[in-house]
Amino acid sequence: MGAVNQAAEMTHPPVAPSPRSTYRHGDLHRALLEAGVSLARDGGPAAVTLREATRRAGVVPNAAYRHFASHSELLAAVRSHALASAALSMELELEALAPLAGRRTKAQVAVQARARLRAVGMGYVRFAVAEPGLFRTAFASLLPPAETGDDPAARGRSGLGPYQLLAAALDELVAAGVLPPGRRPHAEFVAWSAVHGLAMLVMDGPLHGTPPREIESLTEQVLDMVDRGI
Amino acid sequence: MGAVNQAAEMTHPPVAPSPRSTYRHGDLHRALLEAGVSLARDGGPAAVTLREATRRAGVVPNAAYRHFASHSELLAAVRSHALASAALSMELELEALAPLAGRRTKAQVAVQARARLRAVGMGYVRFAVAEPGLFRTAFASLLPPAETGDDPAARGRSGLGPYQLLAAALDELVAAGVLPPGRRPHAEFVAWSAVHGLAMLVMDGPLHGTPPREIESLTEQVLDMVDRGI
DNA sequence: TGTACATCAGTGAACGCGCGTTCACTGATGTAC
DNA sequence: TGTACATCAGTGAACGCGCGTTCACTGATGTAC
Repeated sequence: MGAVNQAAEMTHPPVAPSPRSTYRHGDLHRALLEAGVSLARDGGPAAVTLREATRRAGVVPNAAYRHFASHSELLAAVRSHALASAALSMELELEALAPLAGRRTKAQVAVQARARLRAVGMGYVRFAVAEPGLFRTAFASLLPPAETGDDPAARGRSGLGPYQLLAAALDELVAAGVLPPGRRPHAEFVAWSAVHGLAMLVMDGPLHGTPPREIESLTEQVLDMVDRGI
Repeated sequence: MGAVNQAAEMTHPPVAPSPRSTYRHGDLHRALLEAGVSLARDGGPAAVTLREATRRAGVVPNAAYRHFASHSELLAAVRSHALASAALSMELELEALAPLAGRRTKAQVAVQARARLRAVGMGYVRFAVAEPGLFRTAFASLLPPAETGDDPAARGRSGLGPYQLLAAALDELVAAGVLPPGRRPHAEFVAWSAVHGLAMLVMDGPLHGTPPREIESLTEQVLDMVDRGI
């Protein structure tokens, strides 16, 4: 969980919103993006407004137009950041997996491939729990793979976005002989459905406010279902 | 699908939005509710505004306050209707199942119970496909079971809401000896996750615009996963 | 059976809200000579 | 090395938008006598 929070932070230190001494702001583009991310974190995509972002950056509303062509361009930039955070959360779960040392048997490879799919799903749900506002911003309108792939800012450390991480895990599952190639087509949608639905139930639904331990075990239950049923 | 569209219609014929001859409207409460449902159908919950509803009812904006205490009360009424429509869609799938005639073996009962869970899931997804706006209104903020149960207008013909229909299907699965009682707790959330996630993918996600035939088969795939994995 | 009156559904006008966006401007910065 | 000047980041004021909501009103309806 700590890892997830870390994943959601900006790479750079925040620009101070305190009164400027200089006429020029210095890095308003970044300040607006960071304000936007902060707004998204607290209130989801609807909370990301140009006026509030400029307010937080200590600047007049229309100053934003020197750096973003429109409100939706700022929102898109914030969404890319949120997608990258989601990817990072998934990558952290993958990295936490004990790597296979030396030679590995076919059975070991199969176990590892299944664990990696679980890790991807776990990273997705944990991100939703830790950062519901950013999660909603990233996935409110679930982007088609192509659009996600466009923006390099929307990817994690590995250079892959959330969708690509899932697809890669499923490919590994086929390579490891766990998932029959005939069941590979559309498998990402099947797996994605399960974890996305759970995320929604936890954020907006009857599971809202459920203690972390229970959510964790419920997530395991859902991942069991995916593991057995995909 | 035709059954689903039927399920989404109002029980009563619509009140004409044409210019009134009488001073009194006649049934403004109903007219506002129907306008609200129509708005939700086209644009989801955000499109349900008091001003537009009164506009469509051919009445001045504040006239709505004779019938609804506030905007959110109208929205709640519309949401109840949307929930009832969803329940109806699920019930229609259940009714389409061939009933077991006469004596039934244990194996037959098990098959039937599994078919009923599938029907519930299928009704849920088909409703999302046929009526995305109403689906979003019903489930945008997934209501806790207690809140759903409160309002009799939020239920289907059977007197059960969507959540209760799912719970009942799972109970039958246990009674039929298919689902071990130890796995019953939280099973509704596991199953719900899968179909809700798929619905989102279809409405807002990469599956938007996918031909109905493919969505149908993808739904079967997800229901297979639930069947095998729950 | 007719008349006086209370009820209350719908009117008309106005509020303040926060939003995105446009306009003409100003003044610090950095470059060209 | 100093000066003139172009650039362009941020200012100030204003726009129209649609929203929910409040106020004092009016006039058709239905009830009490």
